[in-house]
Amino acid sequence: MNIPADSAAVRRGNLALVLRHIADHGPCARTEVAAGTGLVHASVTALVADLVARGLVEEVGAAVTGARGRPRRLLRLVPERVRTTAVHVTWEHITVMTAGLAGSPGGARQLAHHQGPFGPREGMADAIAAAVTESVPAAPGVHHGRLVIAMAGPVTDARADDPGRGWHAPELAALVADRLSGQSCPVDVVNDANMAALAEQHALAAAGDDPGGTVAYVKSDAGVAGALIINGRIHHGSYGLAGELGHIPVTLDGPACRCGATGCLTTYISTRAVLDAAGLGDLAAPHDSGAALAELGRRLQSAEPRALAALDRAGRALGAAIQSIIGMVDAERIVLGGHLAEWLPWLLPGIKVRMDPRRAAFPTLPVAVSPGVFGPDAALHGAIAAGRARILADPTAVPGGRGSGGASCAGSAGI
Amino acid sequence: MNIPADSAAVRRGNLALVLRHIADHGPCARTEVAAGTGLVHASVTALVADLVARGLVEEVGAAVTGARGRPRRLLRLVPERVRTTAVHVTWEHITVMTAGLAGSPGGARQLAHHQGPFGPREGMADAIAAAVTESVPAAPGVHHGRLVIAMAGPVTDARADDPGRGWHAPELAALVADRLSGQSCPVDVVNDANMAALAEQHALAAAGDDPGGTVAYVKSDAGVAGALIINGRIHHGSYGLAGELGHIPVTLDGPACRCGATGCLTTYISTRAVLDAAGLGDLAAPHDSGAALAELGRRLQSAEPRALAALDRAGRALGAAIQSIIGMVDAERIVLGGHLAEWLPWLLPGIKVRMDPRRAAFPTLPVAVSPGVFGPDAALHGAIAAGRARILADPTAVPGGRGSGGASCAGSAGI
DNA sequence: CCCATTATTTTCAATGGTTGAAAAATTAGA
DNA sequence: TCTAATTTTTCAACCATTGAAAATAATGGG
Repeated sequence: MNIPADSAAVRRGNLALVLRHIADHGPCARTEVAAGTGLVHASVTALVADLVARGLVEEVGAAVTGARGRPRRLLRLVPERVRTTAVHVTWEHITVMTAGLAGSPGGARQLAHHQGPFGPREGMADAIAAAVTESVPAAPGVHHGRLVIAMAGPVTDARADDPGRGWHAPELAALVADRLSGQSCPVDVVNDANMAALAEQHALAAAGDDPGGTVAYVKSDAGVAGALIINGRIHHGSYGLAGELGHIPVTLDGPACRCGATGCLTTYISTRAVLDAAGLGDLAAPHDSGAALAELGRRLQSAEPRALAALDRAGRALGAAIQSIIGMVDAERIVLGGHLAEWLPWLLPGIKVRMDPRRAAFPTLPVAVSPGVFGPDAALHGAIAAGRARILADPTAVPGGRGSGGASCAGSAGI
Repeated sequence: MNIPADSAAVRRGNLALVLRHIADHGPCARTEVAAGTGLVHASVTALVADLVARGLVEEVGAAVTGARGRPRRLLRLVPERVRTTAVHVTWEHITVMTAGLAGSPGGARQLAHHQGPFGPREGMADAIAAAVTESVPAAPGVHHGRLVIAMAGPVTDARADDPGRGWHAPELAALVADRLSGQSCPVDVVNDANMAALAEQHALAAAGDDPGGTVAYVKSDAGVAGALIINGRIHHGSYGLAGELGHIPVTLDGPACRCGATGCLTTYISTRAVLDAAGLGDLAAPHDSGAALAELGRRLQSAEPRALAALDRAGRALGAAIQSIIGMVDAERIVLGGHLAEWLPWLLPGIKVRMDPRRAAFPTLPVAVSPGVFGPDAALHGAIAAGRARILADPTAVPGGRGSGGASCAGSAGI
């Protein structure tokens, strides 16, 4: 910590502690909150009163236990008090999704945009703001928690020496925030693969399948990307480029990559590389490989040798990359997204070629490779989860209690 | 955070804030501490009084500024109040080093031990405790801050399902703590490569060369190992094996490794692999390759082709590994330790073969590869730094103030 | 030599937070 | 109706930071 702590910080932390307990453990009484958090009954009373004043928590009625004593009054999260808006910007579409704090987002609205993949910042900000204002109506009593914008492509952080590639998060966030005059709220600009990884990690945790402290995510659809989650938080790296493992080398003398190097992972597991290896490169149009992918799926089902060989080749490269991930960051769970999730049955033999020898050396290390459960909407779900986590981590951002009432509306970038 | 915050936590955090400022910015007055930390003058007065009561800070006299006004009374860290002891356990030796808080450790005392590399825990604990009690005399008024034991080999954390390999940190820490009856203090058991990385990162920061948030360390001497430092802290991974990158694959079809896989980094950059490739494998005795290494150094100086080729081969593999590190965790600084530091001039061409194409794609990313400044004592210096950081992060562990006075003496493992 | 000025440090009441014990509330069972 | 049991609230106490005022200790000028 670099800033001094005071009683307000204590209050903030304990409010978050109580709110998270209520969110995680369903409707529960104050006593259970006290037992679960380590706080004393008196403190829980005061903290819950604060959360109720902010509209984040409400009493749902008395529990009918049949036991003696004063009945416990159950507390519940008010899901619709705070609304998180997620935006996914791909090369061709802007998709908007909103959700309350309940964790079950509604449907997504998709709009076409005509900005280039790295087009002018102002044009992109216009398009995003228009999509948001169109899709998210203002409602009374609803606090707009956060607008999380997931970009397909590198997102760099607040550095003076911009690498020139990718989106400058603070800049784009500020541009969009300016254009949301009516419903101003904090704006985050993040990478979509990071958000997809977050979604998958939350899904694993929600399913009771503890993903552990370090989770790696690899996906291949429009491009190859990945993300690293360490202790439940995304690892950004020095330039916000962590997890961009499309161009990690998996062999010393491999095919030439468009990036100039050789043997990049992209040259093995990208959609184009797999289609080419399967002899289906001709079927894929520049921006629509749907037909070719469908044909690949059919040939895999019918065990066509060339299709199988293409996925074996990809699997071996992916296995090497996974082995690097495990050795480097000691992840105990690798989640595959995009087409890799669909292809997993055919990739696994190739992956095992790499992983089994290591497993023989460290027999009891339970590293699991699993397919992601989300489809193309993974990034949206992850962005919703990120916004929700922000509110749960600092309830004082919602007005109504004694503390500060949601003032900061500037764009920020750190999730 | 999972435990509630109270006024004691506020006090702890602000004490650490003040102490760190005094430690980092040399002798300075209370006003400067207030300006640097964001605390108010009144708070600084109270906090400094607490630190003085604990013996961690003292007034060094008035500053002779010649300016008008009440003269500032300079505060200084008391270096000898807290003593950190570091132990490095290699396959053959136990080395002990102690240091105060000043940052300039004294000489190291080395003892031979006759435990196997993964010998019985009790025997190793006996040897370590004996070395410590022999090397570190008790002194009045000196608080033993922490005993940090850096083990050459994998160190696993508190998990029920022990992988069987490596040292179980809590167990060994408890065993050693039990044997230090006279001078009980908290014991940490950590991996030596992690500590070496920490030492190098501290050295870079101390030299004014900001290493950034993510630093990777790779070394090769008795074995190939590495470490990852994220935001100044060691990344352990799910099983405490992060950074063990001796067995990450750098190519799809490489030489067979003793671990059972093929193409591991070890098969390219280990001391034995380099000596073999240079045609010097016969000179190396099983446990002493000193003569062979000296001969390799001579041949490199005289540009003997086979020696140069061996290091080019190693450099290319190392470049691929570095490229993987950069792509995966986005480190902006790679530090090479062990023999790699000595060999760097001859490794660099091979490394550049891998890194330059990527640099062409991301021209302004300033990723630096640099040799470590520490020799074999790197782990000891890092362990000292880790112990020092612990005290600076929680001064209430030192008795004397109002808060708790250094009670917990059990073994722990998390650095 | 004395006094105004200036800058640092300390003191002190006020505020806000958690805590522990006691009191109040509310129901089941005798 | 009364007692026991359990949850919730109230209240005095304590501790930490804060802001303003007071104390401290030098310099520079008359």
